[in-house]
Amino acid sequence: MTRRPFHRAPESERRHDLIEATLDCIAESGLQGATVRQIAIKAGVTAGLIRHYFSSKEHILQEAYRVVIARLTEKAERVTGDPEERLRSFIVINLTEPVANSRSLSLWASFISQVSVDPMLSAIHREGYLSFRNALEGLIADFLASKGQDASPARCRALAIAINGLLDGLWLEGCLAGDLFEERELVKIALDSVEALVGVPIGLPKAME
Amino acid sequence: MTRRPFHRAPESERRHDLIEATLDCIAESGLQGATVRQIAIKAGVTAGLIRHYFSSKEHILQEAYRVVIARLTEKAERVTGDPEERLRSFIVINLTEPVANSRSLSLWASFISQVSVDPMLSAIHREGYLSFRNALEGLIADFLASKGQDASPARCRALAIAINGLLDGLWLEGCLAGDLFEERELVKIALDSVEALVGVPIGLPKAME
DNA sequence: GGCGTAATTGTTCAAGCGTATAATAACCGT
DNA sequence: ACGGTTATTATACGCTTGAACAATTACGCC
Repeated sequence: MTRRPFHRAPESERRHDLIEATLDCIAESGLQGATVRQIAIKAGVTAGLIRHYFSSKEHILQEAYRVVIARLTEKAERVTGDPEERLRSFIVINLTEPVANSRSLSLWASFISQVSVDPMLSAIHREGYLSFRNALEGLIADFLASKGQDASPARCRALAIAINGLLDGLWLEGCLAGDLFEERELVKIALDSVEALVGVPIGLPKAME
Repeated sequence: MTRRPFHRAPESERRHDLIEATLDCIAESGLQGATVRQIAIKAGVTAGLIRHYFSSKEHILQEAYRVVIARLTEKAERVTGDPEERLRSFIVINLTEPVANSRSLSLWASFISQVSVDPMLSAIHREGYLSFRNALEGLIADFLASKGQDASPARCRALAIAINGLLDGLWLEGCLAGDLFEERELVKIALDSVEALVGVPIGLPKAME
C-alpha cells in the first residue's frame, strides 16, 4: 500500500481543475456520471478533497453551471466594430465552435433539465438568459438605428425574442446533428434569416466573402 | 406484516402506467430521480415488477423517450386544412399547450443530455427529429406552391431549417420562462417571423382574429 | 373446479453513493 | 529550524441503487 503523493496546488487552480473535471464527467456521462468519486479521479485527487473546496455536491454543480453559462455567452457579449459587424459577429460566434458543439449542448441540457428542480440553478439560468437577450436587443437597436430604421423598443423587443429563438434553435440543431448540415450552412441560413426578419441586408462576414 | 394486495393489470395498461410513472419521476426530479424504486412507488407497484416488463432500467428509459418524442410531434404532424392553415396550425400547436410547457422541456432536456451518451437514445432522437423537419418541409413546399412562390427543394430545405430552428428556440424560451412573455406573444412573434422569412402573409389563426 | 402459467410481491446482494472524520504532509511566518 | 496551519489523503459509515431470486397469488384453459 503505497500512499498517493501529496501535491499542493493554489486554491484558484484547484477549484478550477475540480470544476473542469466536473464538466468532463457531465459531458461524458451526464449528471448521474458526475459523482464525487468520478470527479476526483478525473481531477487526479481523492474524493475527500472536493468537500474541502465545496460545501456539498450541489454546490460544485452550481459553480459548474455558472462556468457553462459564462462560456456560452462571454464571447458573444464582447463583439466589437460598427453595429452591423457586431450583430453579424454575434450570430457567427453563437453558431460556430467553441460555442456550438455537442459537448456544449450536453452540458447545457444536463443543467437545463434540473432548472425546474433546483431553484438555485433556476436563478443562475435566468440571470444568464436575460443578460444574453438584453445584449442581443442592444445590438439590434444599434443596428436598426445605424440603418435609419424603426428602432422602437417594442420592435426591438420582438426582434430580439425572434432572433434569440432562431439562434437558440439553430445552435441546438447544429449541436445535435452537425453532420446533417454542410460546412457553415447554419451560419448562412441564420444571416439570411436575420436579414429577412429585420428587412435590411447585413452582408457576409469576412470569412465567407 | 400485511402483504400488499395483488392487482393484475393487462400488459399494455401496465406498461403504459410504468412509462407514465417514469416520466413523472423525470419531470419532478430529473433522470437521477427516476430510480426503479421511485418509479414503482409512483406506479403503485413494487420494484421487482419493472424488471418483468423491461429488461433493464435503460430499456424503460428508452421506451419513455419514444413516448416523449411522440407527444411532442404527433399533434403537429396531423394538421389539416389548406396549405396556409396547415402551416399556421403547425406553428401554433408547437408553441402552445400541451407541447409547450415546463414539464415537456424538463423531459426533453433530460433525454437530450443523454443523447450523446447512449447510442440507442441517439437513434431514437434522430428519427424523431428528421420526421419532424420533413413534415415541416412538406408544409412549406405546399404553402409556397399554393402561393405561386418559388418552391425549389433548396429553398424549402433552407426555410425548413430556419423555421424549425425558430420554432425550437421559441418553444425553449416559452417553456423556460413563460412568465417573461405576454399571453400568445410568442405565437404572434413566430407567425410574424415566418411571414418575413417566406415573404408571404400567413394571416392570423382563428383564435386571434 | 382444479391446475399450470405468468404476473406480482417481498427479500436479498454487491456495488456505489454523499458525507464525515482522522491521519498525514506540505507550506508559511517567525 | 521549527511549530502551527491547512491542504490532502485515506478510511469508515449509513444509505440507496439496479439487479437477481424465491415466494405468492391471480387468471385462463381443459
